[in-house]
Amino acid sequence: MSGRTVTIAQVAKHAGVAVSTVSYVLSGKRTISADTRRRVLDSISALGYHPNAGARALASKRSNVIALVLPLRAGMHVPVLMRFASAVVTAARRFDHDVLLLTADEGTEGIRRVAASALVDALVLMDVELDDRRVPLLRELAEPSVLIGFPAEPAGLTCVDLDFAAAGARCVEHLAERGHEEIALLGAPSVVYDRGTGFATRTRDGFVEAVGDHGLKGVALPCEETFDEVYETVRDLFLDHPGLSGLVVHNEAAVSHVLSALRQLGRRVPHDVAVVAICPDDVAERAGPPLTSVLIPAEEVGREAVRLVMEKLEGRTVPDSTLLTPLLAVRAST
Amino acid sequence: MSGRTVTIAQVAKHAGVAVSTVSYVLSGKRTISADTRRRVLDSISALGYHPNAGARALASKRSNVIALVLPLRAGMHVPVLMRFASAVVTAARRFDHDVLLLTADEGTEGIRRVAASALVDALVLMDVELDDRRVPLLRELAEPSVLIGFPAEPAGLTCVDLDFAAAGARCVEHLAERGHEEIALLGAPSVVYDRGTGFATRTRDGFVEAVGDHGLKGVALPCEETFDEVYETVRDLFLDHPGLSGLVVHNEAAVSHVLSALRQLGRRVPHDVAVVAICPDDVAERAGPPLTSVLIPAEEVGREAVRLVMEKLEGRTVPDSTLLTPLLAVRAST
DNA sequence: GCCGGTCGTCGAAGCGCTTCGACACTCTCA
DNA sequence: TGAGAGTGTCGAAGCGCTTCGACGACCGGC
Repeated sequence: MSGRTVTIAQVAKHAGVAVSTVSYVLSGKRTISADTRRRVLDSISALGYHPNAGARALASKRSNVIALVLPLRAGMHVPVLMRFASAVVTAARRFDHDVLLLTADEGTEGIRRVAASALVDALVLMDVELDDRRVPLLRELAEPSVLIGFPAEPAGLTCVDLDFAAAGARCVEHLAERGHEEIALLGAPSVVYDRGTGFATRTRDGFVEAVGDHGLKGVALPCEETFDEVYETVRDLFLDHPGLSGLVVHNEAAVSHVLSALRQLGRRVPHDVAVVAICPDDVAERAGPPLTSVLIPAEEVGREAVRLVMEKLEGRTVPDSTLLTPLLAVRAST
Repeated sequence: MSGRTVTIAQVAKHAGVAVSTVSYVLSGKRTISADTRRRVLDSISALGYHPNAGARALASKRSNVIALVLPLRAGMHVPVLMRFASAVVTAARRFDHDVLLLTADEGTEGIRRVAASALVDALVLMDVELDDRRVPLLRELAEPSVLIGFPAEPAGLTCVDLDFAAAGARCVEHLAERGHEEIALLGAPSVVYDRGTGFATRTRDGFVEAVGDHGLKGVALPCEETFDEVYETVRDLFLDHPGLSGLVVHNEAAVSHVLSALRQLGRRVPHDVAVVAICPDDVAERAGPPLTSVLIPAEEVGREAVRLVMEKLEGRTVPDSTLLTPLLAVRAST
């Protein structure tokens, strides 16, 4: 089709118009007659023209690329991350943007680099910690950014996340409706709480508050991720709380271990103990038995983050904080 | 530090040299006196200069970005993917390149777009299928590419992967050494075999051949990923093969279900049945009991893919096929 | 003391695109 | 009928960088 890289000049020549006319056809920034437009578009597809990204970025000061900063760190819910990433890429494409992948271990320097070099127009950061080194940098950057998750001091930033407090509360509410009076939350590994990652803490707080509101007895524990540790945690839990009949699990890696442990301890789900998970749908569905769960709406969060960052790129103001309402899907475990 | 975007001209002025001199200091393509170099570098850091990526790409015809094409499709081993992605990003940075993330569901059009627009210099594709639509496109592209995985017809392409046939064989060998005479392979869900994904098939072939070589009895089955299906598969397996004492599991999502099923069937690991997994280390370590496993060397594969693609960018020729030797780590399950 | 050969630096010509101002038309309405 | 207001298109000026050819300055060898 092409003899190595077609330029806008060749398109213009082929269509018998000026270079600028082709550019305006593509951008729609000036009115072009229907006839001219058609000729130009025909030439574009006849020649197989694709605008050179570098030239476009240089002239327009827009690269049409956004950065996605992922944690890729121990203790993370990796499959969830992947879904976020996927959602962000898909959503970005709808706004005609591509996604540059940065790992957090490049640290703030990577962010500064891609921003200062105009490689990206905007940033989306995932797995933000309560006290995140990247946050001060974002404030001083000219490029708009959106965080997935909440730092301790979110003023002046744009943050999106599942409303984890509501998710914790929703699980409690569900168990209360089912008549359970003594329940427990098995959460993230303790290192995640120590690091001050928001979502774990917020789920716990929501859980604890809802337990009070419903007049239940409840306990919240961190939960490691090896089978043996999970087994011990679950065993001890029932030793300490013999009346326990409901369990909320907010730890994707531990979910199947918890179920195995219950089986081994001779506690049937849902007959002896009801289990609600906060995890991606596919994990809940694959479990035995399939789990009632609050799904983590990765796609929705990713899409929303991109929408917000695009709004900001357009210069519009957006809400500082967007919390997505948790949805509970009832399955065989409660 | 800066009053909005520093250009090379400002650096040149600050250092009292020509623009081209600054460029040569940065690229090292011409000799520069130590003294001049120092002054230029000082000015660069004093002004906080970062070269504009678009301008650089336009002038040099190199964007210093490589595309990473991920599957993000049902039935994939997502955490493994993430490690590949992470490894690719880290390795690319060492070559001073960034990584643009493409999802396979954009299809060939996305690949064509980023290549034709010179957004990327090269491509790394993951999870290549035996009959992959993207492969013909890669052959006609001017940009170099490397595949992680093997298509049916790899001639003229550069492919990297774990040697899954050897991995399957290695597991058999290990079980044979331990004195097991009748063993089974639980593999990927049948949809993965149907799709013709190479790694599943190659593991199975390696397994089957090694079973013959060692004079064992062996059977290879696909394995779905819900607990109930896994349970049935495992139960029926032992009904059909009462003498079975060794199991190879090549399905990350099913690993913990298999162990639960064995527990429920009253078969102790490793006493009654030995289990070897082909999966990432952390999954094997977290299982109960920790599993002897052939690890999937995601980091190494990713690093190697990047190294190869950089070699090709430099115009050097590289081997068509790179197979990484599997390593078996013995843990408590055999 | 002159010639050829580095060495270190400079100026200028692009790279392919967007965008601004200009200009030739065609309408509209006083 | 002519001023004013659009329309549709063009040419040219950059955007910030790399790279090519040129050119002094300095070197050693004869």
